Amino acid sequence: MLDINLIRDEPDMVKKAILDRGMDTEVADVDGILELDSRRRALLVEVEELKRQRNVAGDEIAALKKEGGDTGPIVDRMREISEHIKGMDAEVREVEAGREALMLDIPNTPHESVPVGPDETANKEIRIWGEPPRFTFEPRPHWEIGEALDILDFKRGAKIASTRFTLLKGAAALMERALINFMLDLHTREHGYTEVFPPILANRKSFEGVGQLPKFGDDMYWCRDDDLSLITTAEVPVTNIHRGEVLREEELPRKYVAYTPCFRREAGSYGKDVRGIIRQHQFNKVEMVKFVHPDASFDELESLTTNAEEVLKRLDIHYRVMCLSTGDLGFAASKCYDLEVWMAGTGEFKEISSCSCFTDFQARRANIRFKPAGGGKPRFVHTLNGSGLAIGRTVAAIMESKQLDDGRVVVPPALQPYMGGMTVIE
RNA sequence: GGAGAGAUGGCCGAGUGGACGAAGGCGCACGCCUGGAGAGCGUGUGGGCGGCUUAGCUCCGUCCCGUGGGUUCGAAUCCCACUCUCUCCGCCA
Repeated sequence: MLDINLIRDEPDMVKKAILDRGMDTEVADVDGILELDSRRRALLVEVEELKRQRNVAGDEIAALKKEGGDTGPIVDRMREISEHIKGMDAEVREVEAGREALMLDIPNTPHESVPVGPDETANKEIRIWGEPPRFTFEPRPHWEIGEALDILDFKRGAKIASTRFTLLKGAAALMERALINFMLDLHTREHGYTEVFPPILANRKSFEGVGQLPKFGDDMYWCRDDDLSLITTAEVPVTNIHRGEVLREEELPRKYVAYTPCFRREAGSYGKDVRGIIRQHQFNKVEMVKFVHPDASFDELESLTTNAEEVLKRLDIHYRVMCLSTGDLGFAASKCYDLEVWMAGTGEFKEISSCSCFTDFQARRANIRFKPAGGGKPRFVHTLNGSGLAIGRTVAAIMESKQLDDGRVVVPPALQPYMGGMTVIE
């Protein structure tokens, strides 16, 4: 959620940000907000004056009673005023709710360094690392390799659950587990993150806090009886660790890393990535989340991205870093880098990590603040998160990049200690 | 799942429907005292919204005692619902 003061003071800037994102200002209704906002303030002035009168009268009544005076007339008058207040309070609530509802549709404003463009075609390549592996044979996609090695079982995954669920067997299951441990170790031991293992179900407030609700409700698996949903990403529970809290400035930045399974209905992506393990309803992910000082947030985005990249470097997999354009940027993000990994089997780059800076957009919604060390009012922290990395896609990338002509797959050296010394999957 | 107890400021803890943003204590900050520290004394010590003014964060108003409703001229206090915590019983990896 944006700061209402920003919308009041610089409505044109906010509107431009909406248009740059390719959104409609009918949907993101800045003028509507301004109108409701000024109505709200006018009502407040009026009703607060009435409340003041009520408070004064309260004292008078108390004093009169003590002296045994007649409170009848003043009580009658206040009865009327109280009725009036009740009505106006309801009106204020209504106007306020309307304003809030509209404000939830206003996206974050992109950082000035974000390329302006309509969609992903305007994304800008920031850097590229390594080179695509060269093969003396026609490289195969991971689903063919995995089925041939009998380590990816799509049929049985579908039998147990449904399509987009895969049964991992043997070396694939082991590699999945190894990657989780490898990434957690890297980020905790070398990058200074604190490991957490959060609840995998979260409540409505937690989803609202990070901006997943109301927008992405269709993509979530709800447990209706309990009003809980399976998490779509660890961002949800981890960012909400500090919901409603006031941190001390000295505690910033706070850096967490979590492994969790993630669950997405993938509504509306029928026909996309139907083969393989790229797009699953259930997948594993190691996620980094930071709570930082507002002055540091964009530097923190750079280091967060670097932390995610380090995983791919150590696995020796070719990738590039893209800065998302305004048209491709997530609703709550001010700036976002995607790490795209080279899928040797299909010859394309595939998103494997998304590192975003949300400025105070999430913190305002989730009410996460810090107390300035020098005193003064609490301020909103800035939040960031990034995958470090998506596990299943990493498995797929390794299988495709490290495949041999005989169908075997070489285990990257960094991963071998985590796989009991296994060097080749065969 | 059953029975009970509870939720008040950074923490502990009091609070007969009008004196309560809230006693008292602890903590913290500043000042006095001290060679220095401690003790002692004094002062201060939450947040949201709005207004004024315009940038002073001083002033004024309003709201906040788990959350949301209700009763009342007036609610921390009475009523209802919900959430959470604790204890006991049952079940369970």
